[in-house]
Amino acid sequence: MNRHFSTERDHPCGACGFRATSIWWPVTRDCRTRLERGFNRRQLASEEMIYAQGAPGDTVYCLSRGLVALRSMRPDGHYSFVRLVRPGDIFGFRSFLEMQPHDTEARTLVASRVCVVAARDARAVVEGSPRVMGNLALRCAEELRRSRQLRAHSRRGDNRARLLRLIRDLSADQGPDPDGILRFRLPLSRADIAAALGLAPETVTRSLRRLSEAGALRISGRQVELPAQMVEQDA
Amino acid sequence: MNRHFSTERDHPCGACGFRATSIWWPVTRDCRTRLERGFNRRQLASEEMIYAQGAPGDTVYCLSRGLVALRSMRPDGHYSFVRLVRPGDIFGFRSFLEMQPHDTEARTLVASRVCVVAARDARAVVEGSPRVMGNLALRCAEELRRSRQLRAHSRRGDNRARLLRLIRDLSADQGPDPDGILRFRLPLSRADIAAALGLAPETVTRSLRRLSEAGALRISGRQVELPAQMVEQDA
DNA sequence: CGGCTCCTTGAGAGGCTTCAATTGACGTGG
DNA sequence: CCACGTCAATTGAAGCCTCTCAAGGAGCCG
Repeated sequence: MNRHFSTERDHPCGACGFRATSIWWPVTRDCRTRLERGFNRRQLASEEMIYAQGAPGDTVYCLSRGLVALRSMRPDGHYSFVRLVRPGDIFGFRSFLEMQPHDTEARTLVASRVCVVAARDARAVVEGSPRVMGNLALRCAEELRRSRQLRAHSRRGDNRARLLRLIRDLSADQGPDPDGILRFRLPLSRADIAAALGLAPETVTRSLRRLSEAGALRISGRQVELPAQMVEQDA
Repeated sequence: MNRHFSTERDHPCGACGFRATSIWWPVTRDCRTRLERGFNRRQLASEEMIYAQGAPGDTVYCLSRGLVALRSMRPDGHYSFVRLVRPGDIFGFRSFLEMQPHDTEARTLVASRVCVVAARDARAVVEGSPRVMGNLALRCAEELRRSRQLRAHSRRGDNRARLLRLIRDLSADQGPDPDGILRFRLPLSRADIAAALGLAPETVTRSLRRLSEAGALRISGRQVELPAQMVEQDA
């Protein structure tokens, strides 16, 4: 068994833009080989299902481009919006760590590209390269912090502010502003926004109209115009 | 360096009741020695501070008896209730993993006993015994799942039901029922309950009164009487 | 007993939800 | 080309819930 760690040049993530922050590093040469064979880059269209709720957790995913929504269905028919996955994020790992079926479903919001690692390979890599588990734990801890923050913010403070923050958040990945106004297409439906904020869709509509009347943004359908100074002020 | 793993007989957690689910296992003999030297069992009174928000994250804690509250203060003076730590749980680990100061404060709710491991020792153990990191990641993943569940439940469904569930949850550790009614002392103040549920303390009082009128429980101050059949029905 | 903290109760106001109906966009089929 | 179904988004009305502000108990300790 070759226990030498791979050098930067033969990083298992290859030319992926997020190799610098990859969790698959450093790994032994053996693991690198295994990963390169196991890696599977998939190009996905919009609204495509990556895994369903209840599906076996036999893969770890890394989003390299696009946007993915993690949603959790509930028996009463309602669903809650669990998490927005951005490029560079990994997902499906909770299920991998707990060795349980996915309790969320993952679906692309826009055309996306994901790297897929089979849990079998991931487990082998973790065995051979312990620091990978440390990376995974770190990601998990960060996600936990984020989840707690969301929970803390979910009640206090008015929903209008939270809504605006969410929209700004969604704009962060989009290109910069041409003439001082940031224009982009909202990747979430009103129902998604409502679920993410814990509101009713109608309330989202009404809140958006109030924000619009207050001059905080202009929105028509999914087309958003966000004044640039509004983006900076809350950094 | 002795790479042999310790046997069950010389478990680093000694006679602790939670050794069977300890994250410090399996470890090499060296690590075991280090842990046994590093372990520090502390007996704490009620309402005692374990660490403050902003304190350096230089320790990992394991609660072996009692109850601990993790709270997060906010600039506006309000605080939110982040998590309830039960016997067998570990805490302070997020800060350990991220190598960041604690962003919550930990305080005992009742007389408690905690095991303290210095981050320095914990890091050494993780180096020598990779599976410990796996255990830690697993705990983190479980905590993440719990946090998400709380978030999903935090809006939908009325608060009365959530309040009752919280109270039942708090009773779970207490002894069984003598005559069909479960009596115990509530470890949380109204303000804590309110923060945990994202409500105002007044609303908690009113909701409790309504629950009381509906016959779901009897409560006077912190003394609770919970009909036993109510405990079983929602399992 | 005063002072303290926690809990309770009251009243008014505002926000959110639900139900229900309407509008608009889009694709299908006559 | 237009009617139609479907789906998302919007609007309106009524009602409940919770919030805030404020004042009044209850228990505890010096």
